Amino acid sequence: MPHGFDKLLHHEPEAESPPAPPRRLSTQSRYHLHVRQQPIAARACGAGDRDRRPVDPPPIVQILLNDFDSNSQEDNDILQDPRFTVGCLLFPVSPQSPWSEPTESDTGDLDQDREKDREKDRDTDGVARTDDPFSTPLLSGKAFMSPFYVEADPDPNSAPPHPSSINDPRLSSPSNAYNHPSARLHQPATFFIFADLSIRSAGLYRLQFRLMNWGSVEDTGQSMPILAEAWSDPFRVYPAKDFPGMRDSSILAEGLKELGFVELKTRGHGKGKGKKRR
DNA sequence: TATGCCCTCGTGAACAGGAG
DNA sequence: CTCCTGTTCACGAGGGCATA
Repeated sequence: MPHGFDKLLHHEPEAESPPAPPRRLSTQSRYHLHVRQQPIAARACGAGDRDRRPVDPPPIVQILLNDFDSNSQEDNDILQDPRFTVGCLLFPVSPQSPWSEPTESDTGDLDQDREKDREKDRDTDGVARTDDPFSTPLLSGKAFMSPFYVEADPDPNSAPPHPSSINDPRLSSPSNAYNHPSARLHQPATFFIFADLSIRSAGLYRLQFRLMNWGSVEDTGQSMPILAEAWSDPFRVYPAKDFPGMRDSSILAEGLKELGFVELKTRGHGKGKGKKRR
């Protein structure tokens, strides 16, 4: 396991340890994470490994680059870098907490002061932490995913534009030609698809995604820096009886499966597996 | 009440048989 | 021989029940 992963998997509460490099978000990073497909619901799967109930729909995270230039070989190489990894952490949300409000999940830009307040809240709100080393982890399945690169976004209508460092509102306006879906039709994209995430207990949760590159560890021998972070919207995990059922797959999920991400299970539109017959 | 297990549904894959 | 169509099998997914 690369240096730094162990801290991410078993990291301690902030209050008990000084900020370690793996928890520091690089402020000069060009990288952004965008939660392309938000988790909406899940069925609690219990403590065992036999009963796996994946989060529905599977969260899909996309890398965005500041001032991305599709004509730049360097930028394209970055998107195709196989050493990127996105780790996923699960945090319970208390219904009374303002923390449950959806905030920066679309931008991935975290206000550090507010984040510190949240960390404090999480340590004092009495809600079980998924990263508590003395409790059973709530999240099971593949919490770390490798990148899945596609040369053309399978769902350009929902594709976010890459952020621009130029603060010209015209550039970010929907009428701008660059931001038009047709302009993003053949734009490459790198996704991290969490198709095998399941949660053991019912409740309200959010997922935190952290972008890392273990290539930087090989080069420096230091702990792994976090290049970007993003939060999912709050979603509910239902007890077996109350689970409303799986939703049909999105256009994006269908497209990614067709492009070769076979681990992604799709449902609806005449696809999906069924059951044994008598 | 939570959780593990069982049953059923529905589809894809594999295969066989017939038509051209 | 190839292609098309129908049938059968295997399996993952989802719902619901039994039990601790």
